[in-house]
Order: sequence, then structure tokens, then C-alpha cells
Amino acid sequence: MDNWDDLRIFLAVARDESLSAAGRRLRMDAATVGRRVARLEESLGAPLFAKSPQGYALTEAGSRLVRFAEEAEQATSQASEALVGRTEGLSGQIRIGAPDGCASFLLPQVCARIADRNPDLDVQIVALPRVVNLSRREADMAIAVSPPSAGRLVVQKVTDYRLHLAASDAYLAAHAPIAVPEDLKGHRAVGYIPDMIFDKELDYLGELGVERVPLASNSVAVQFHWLRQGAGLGIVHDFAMPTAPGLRFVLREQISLTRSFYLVRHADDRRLERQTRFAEALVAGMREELTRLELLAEQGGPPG
Amino acid sequence: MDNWDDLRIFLAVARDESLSAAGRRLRMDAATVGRRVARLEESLGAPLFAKSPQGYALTEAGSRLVRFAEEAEQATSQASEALVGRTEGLSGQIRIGAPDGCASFLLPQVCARIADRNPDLDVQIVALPRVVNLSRREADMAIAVSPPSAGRLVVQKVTDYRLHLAASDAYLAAHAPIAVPEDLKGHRAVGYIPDMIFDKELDYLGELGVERVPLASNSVAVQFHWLRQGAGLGIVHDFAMPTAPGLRFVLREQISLTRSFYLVRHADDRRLERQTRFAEALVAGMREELTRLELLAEQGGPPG
DNA sequence: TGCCTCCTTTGCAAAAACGCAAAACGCCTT
DNA sequence: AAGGCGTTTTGCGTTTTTGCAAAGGAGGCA
Repeated sequence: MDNWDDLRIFLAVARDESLSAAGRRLRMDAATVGRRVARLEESLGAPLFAKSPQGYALTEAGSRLVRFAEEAEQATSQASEALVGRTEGLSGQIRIGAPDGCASFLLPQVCARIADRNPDLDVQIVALPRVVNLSRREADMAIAVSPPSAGRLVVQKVTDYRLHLAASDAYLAAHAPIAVPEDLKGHRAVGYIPDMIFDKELDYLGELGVERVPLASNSVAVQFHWLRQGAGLGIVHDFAMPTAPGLRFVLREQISLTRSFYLVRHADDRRLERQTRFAEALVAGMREELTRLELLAEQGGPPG
Repeated sequence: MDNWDDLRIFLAVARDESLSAAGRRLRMDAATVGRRVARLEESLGAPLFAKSPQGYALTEAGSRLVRFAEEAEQATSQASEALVGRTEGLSGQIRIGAPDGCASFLLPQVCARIADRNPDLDVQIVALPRVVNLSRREADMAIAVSPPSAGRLVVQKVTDYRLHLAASDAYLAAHAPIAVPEDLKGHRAVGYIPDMIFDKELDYLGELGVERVPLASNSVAVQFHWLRQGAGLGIVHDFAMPTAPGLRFVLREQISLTRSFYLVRHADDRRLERQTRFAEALVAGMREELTRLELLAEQGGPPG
């Protein structure tokens, strides 16, 4: 086996019985999936699937392989968990600063799980509508949407996340259907207060060319509740969608934004074993939770 | 875990405690190995090794990971074996045609193992100094060094193999040391009979610019025994080297050839389940054996 | 029959990964 | 104390891989 990763692709195709379905799940092009399967077959010297325009069906050789691919899958997923669980025995207090979207929809679950495993640990989340000042020790570490350039700081990228336009079912039912970006004209926008945007990465509506924001707040949570109540249209973090069953994506295919979270710490704090271990668990936990939520969001709403 | 294959690289580095050593074992550049490890660390969000100019040492997080990487390794290696072992219950007779180098040094072990697992199966190896004529049913399937272009045949690449100059210890001791290609002048060449070369891929010496071949045979085995007895210098399949402890590579770094084996069958025979299963086992077995022998050959001889 | 949809496959251009070579670094020996 | 040897790291050109778009088929339905 020259490339273990081909086994991962194989398993997805075996389960979906189709290149295109497996591609969607793996977030890869179907052509790539097909080529990876072909490479594995060549490497193994045996046909794994019976190919047809209706899909991929396992051959006898292929079905023999599934069991071992599943064992490998279990090993790799346990590998990730082995690092997530690295916090046992932490104690004391740790304070995290974060923008309020992250603080509201992501950190609570993640920190709760870490706290569950560490009864003597106190976790504090500081949600702030501005960049946290680590030098003044407003927090032990911070989540940011742009990597800071100045200061003796160490930055680690946590993960990408996606944002889309959304509105409530009720709002959408009360207005003409929105099929193309031009249909947005005349709708009421919900967003940030333009002159209180503390990081250019947050200027979502500006990037989309929206000029007026009739309903504005410096808090993502407030915007979110406006949308939920059917007050208008606005940008929502994908990972927040599962919280609000009544929300639907709008023009999801045409309008899509991607941003990133970064974990920022003092350079000096790198030696603090306790903080390092907490940071690792936080990063792993945030990635896991975000993947879970975005998948939920994607499946939850009908294609908008 | 975005890419299972990074776990394979991780395991090699963990075992060798060095990028360069792992790179040699994996047949990859050390820089690539380092980058793959870095990617895995980023993906997991935790440092796996303590890096120093003396090598890579596992961190606590890294050593936690080893166990799961080993489980994945076991799963993948069993996956390969699951296909190799696919022949149980074969019976009857199967005849394979092959060029005599392959027939002598590779097929015997491979076919013996298959026969071991199939008491009712008779395997016949036809070693021929020419292309096997499958249309006339001289054999059920054949190994070739070039893919045939004509005929209703189905071709499958089996594997690459390497060839190098070699001579016996005794011969080398009796002559001036050979350090550069020019030193070859005046040495006695052992090779094919020029006008009996049945496939241009076999014209090794022609490719190297050798004009006279004082000791020539149409049989690789005969050439091999000449070399073994110290009769001169000639091209030897790497996979034949472990058979002759007295042989040494000459100018291995400077002069190196690569060829490929192909498995050829009748298009009509693809439906014969028995032959297909045998072919799969043959391909897998040849690859496994060749890898084993070339690794032995590489480690056996001192660098030439 | 003819159209429509969903799938795979192929060609091509962009992006990522790779190997090579040089640089940088620490240890060991002379 | 200085130079040699092994290592990792970095920059660069090349190869490989990937995604996209179009083409090619096979079934379903009017």
C-alpha cells in the first residue's frame, strides 16, 4: 500500500456507491475521487469496483477490503481523539478572549467538554466586540479573525469557517422568492454597525457591496436574533445555523464567504505546560465542533 | 485527520527518530518528510516531535499517537494481504510465459507461495528467450517487458524494476578500481547476443554505448553465471543480486537502468474467474517479492 | 421515439507537492 | 580551537495532483 490515504477515499466510495456522492462528502471533485480509486486498484493489482454510469459497486475483492479500511478509519479517528483528550489533570483558571460569534456559538460546547474532563479547571470566556489586548493580560489567550502582526505573540491558525446570507422562513415566505443576487434589492439588511467594525475581516456586507444597514449591531448575537425573528436578511456563520431551526440560507451557491480563526498567545507563555495543553485541546475541540456544525448546517437547510 | 498517509510518514519518523533516516526508508526526500510531519502537526494542532539538528524526538503528544498509527499500519498491511490471499481453492493448471530473468529469479518463489495455498493447482512456468505467443495458446498469461500493441490482449503493468552493472568480488579485486564510467574501457563485457535481442528494452549495453560483447548469451541465467564466476562485467537485475552473494554493484550511482514488467492476457480470458484470481495473486506476489529483493540488494552490497 | 437527468470519463489549466541543492546549525574529533 | 560530519531547514524549478468544464452513456418518463 503506497498511500494510506487512498484507503480513506475507497471507504467513502464503498459506502456511497458513487463517485459523485463520495466526492460531495469528502469535499473533493468526483474526477479526483475516481482517479484515486483507480490508483489504489493499480497499486493493489485488483479491481475493487464494478464501474457503470449508475455508480460504483464493490467487487468481491473490494468488499474484502472494506473491513480493513474500517479498521484503519477507527485507528485514525482514535488518533485524533488521543490528542483531544490530552488535558486530564488540568487545574486552576484559564481565560479566553474571543469575538462574540465564536464566543457564543462555538466556545461554550468546546470549553464545557474540556471542563468536564477537568473538574478542577475553571474556564472563563470573555466575549468582546474588539480585539483582545493580550499584553495587558485581559486574557490568557485569544481567538482572532486576523493574525496580529505586532507584539511578542505566537499565532496558530485554528480553522477556516464559512458564512452565508440567511433569513427566517417567515421572512422568506412574506417576500418574493430570491433566485439571483439582483433580487436582494429592496430587502432589509441586518449587519454590523459600519463605523464600529474593529477588524476588516468582519466587513462582510461592505465586501458584498451593501451600502445601507437599516438594522445594525456590534453584536453578532443581536444580529442573529433579529434574523431569527424575521427582521431581515443578513450574514450568518454557518456554525450558528443549527442553533436556529427557523433560519434558511439564501443564495448559498452564489454568495459565500470564508474566514479563519487564529489562536493567539504570548510568546512567553509557550513554556507554560498547562496553557499549552489547554490550547491543544481547545484547537482540536474547536475544529471538531466546527466540522460537526457546518455539516449539520449544510444538511439541515434545503439548497437555497 | 485530513490525510491518512501522513500517519505513515509520522510512524517512520517516530521509529527512526530522524527525517533523513525515515526518508531513506520511505524513498523520499528528507525535506518532504519534514513538510509532511509539519502538516500533520498543524492538522492535529499539537507538536509531535522535538526538533533538533540531531534528529526528531517524540513529544508526549507524539508518543501518544504512535499506538494508533501502528494500528492503522496493521490494518493497511492486512488489507494488501487480504487480496494476495485471494486464491484459496484454485485448482487445475495454469501456464505462465516469461522472459528468463523473471522466470528464474522472481516467479519461482512467487508461484511456490501461491501453490502452497492451493494444493490442487498446478503452475507451469515457460521461460522463453522471445515474446510468448498468447494467441497460439503457448501460455494462459505472460510477463512481458513491453506492452504489446496488437492483438485482442489486455495488459496490466505489474511493477518497475532496476538493473545495474555488476561483477564478482574476485574480478574486481583482480583489476584496477572502477570509479568513473571511463574506467570501464578495456573490461570484458557480458551481455545479450546483439542480433538475438527480441525486445528493444533488453538492449541494455547498446543503451550504454557498449559496442563489443565478448561473452554473450541469449539467456540471462547464463550471463549471470559468467559474472558470478568472475568472467567480466555485465548488467544484472537488482532482484537477482541476493541470489549471488559474491557479486557487487559497479558504478551504481552513475549507471542505472529501469524497466517494467507487464502482465498480458487474452481479452476473452478476463471472464475466467479462476485466471483473474490467479493473476491478481501473481501481480501482488511479484510486487511484494521484488520490493523485498531490491531492498536486500541495496543493503547487501557496499555502495559502488 | 425523444428528451431529460444523473452518472462517469477525459482534456486542460491552475495549484500543490516534490526533489534537489544550498544554507544553517550543533556535535564530535583532531 | 577549528574543521568535518551529520542533521534540519529553506529556496527554487519541475513534476504530480487537483478542480473545472465538457463530453459520453445509460436509464426513466412523456
